[in-house]
Amino acid sequence: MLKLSRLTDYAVVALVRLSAADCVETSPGIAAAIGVPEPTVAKVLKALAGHGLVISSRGARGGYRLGRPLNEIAVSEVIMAIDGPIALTSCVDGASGCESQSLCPVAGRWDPVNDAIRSALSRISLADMEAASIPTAFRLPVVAPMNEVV
Amino acid sequence: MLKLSRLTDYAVVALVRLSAADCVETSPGIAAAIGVPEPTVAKVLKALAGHGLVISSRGARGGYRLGRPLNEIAVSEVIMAIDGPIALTSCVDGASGCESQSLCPVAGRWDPVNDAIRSALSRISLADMEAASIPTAFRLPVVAPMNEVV
DNA sequence: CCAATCAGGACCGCTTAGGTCCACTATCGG
DNA sequence: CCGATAGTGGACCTAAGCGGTCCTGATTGG
Repeated sequence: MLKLSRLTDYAVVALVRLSAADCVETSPGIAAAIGVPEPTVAKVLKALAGHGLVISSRGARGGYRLGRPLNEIAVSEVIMAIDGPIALTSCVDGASGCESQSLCPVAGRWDPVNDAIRSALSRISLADMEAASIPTAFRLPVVAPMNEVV
Repeated sequence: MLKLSRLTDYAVVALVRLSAADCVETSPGIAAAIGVPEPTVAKVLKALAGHGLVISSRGARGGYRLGRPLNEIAVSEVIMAIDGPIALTSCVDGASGCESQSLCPVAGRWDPVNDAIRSALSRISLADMEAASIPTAFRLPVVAPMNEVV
């Protein structure tokens, strides 16, 4: 249904939480704070750390802290850290895996769609999500090149 | 991974195909043309017909034809017809289903993200996808409000 | 009346995400 | 120097959703 994984949602919550308490916090601590099972949170934080979105400190008194301010973290980055690359169809990543390549008249044509989504997502930061007031400035100009639906 | 279903891909292919031969075509015919098993194509076409993207004629000599020209069909419409509403998180549709509602600092904050995606997708028509030449005009201005990644 | 064709279900197997657990390593504090 | 604490990396299992198939109507043209 074109929906992203729940893990990504957790990631956003964790990051926002980490921003609120701007100091080192342990994964059990974060888990308790956001009401998500600890092992799951740990997995999410690992992924985020791997992409530099959070900085990890090992050993006793270790934990995680934010890699950079919320307003410098794009939603797209979080999604890619957790869910992997943003590509709507398997045609894109798998490339020549599509057996009906010859018949398929739109082979590779999803690219513009992917780009549009990537672009849209990279223009929204976690700070925007935190601040309920929607970045109306970010809402696309709405040129409506066709009879808008949605 | 933020990817849409293969069925949606089939739908696009079928619609483009249906546009090429602009006359009534049967589902077995389309299936053969695009190299996809017939029952699956039938299912897709049913969904499309339900949303008015294709017009169906029953009985002998019946079949499907395009509901309106390709350039008036937004990708978002096809996705919604096949995959259901575009909502990134279950928080959005399920609404109050989120148990950690009180703890969740970003409850409902995915809305702007959803809107951005919906908007981006509704601005790309099937005609755009057909015409390989990407509607660069549609590519968002790329203002890069933050350190772009993606 | 018969054949062709869509409509709308029920059904099923497979993939994969979500979640859990374990052994390992690194660091701090005493 | 030793042990407690915390992240790292991996294997693993379960359950839900998707992709795919099939069957029984309803409808229309010849």
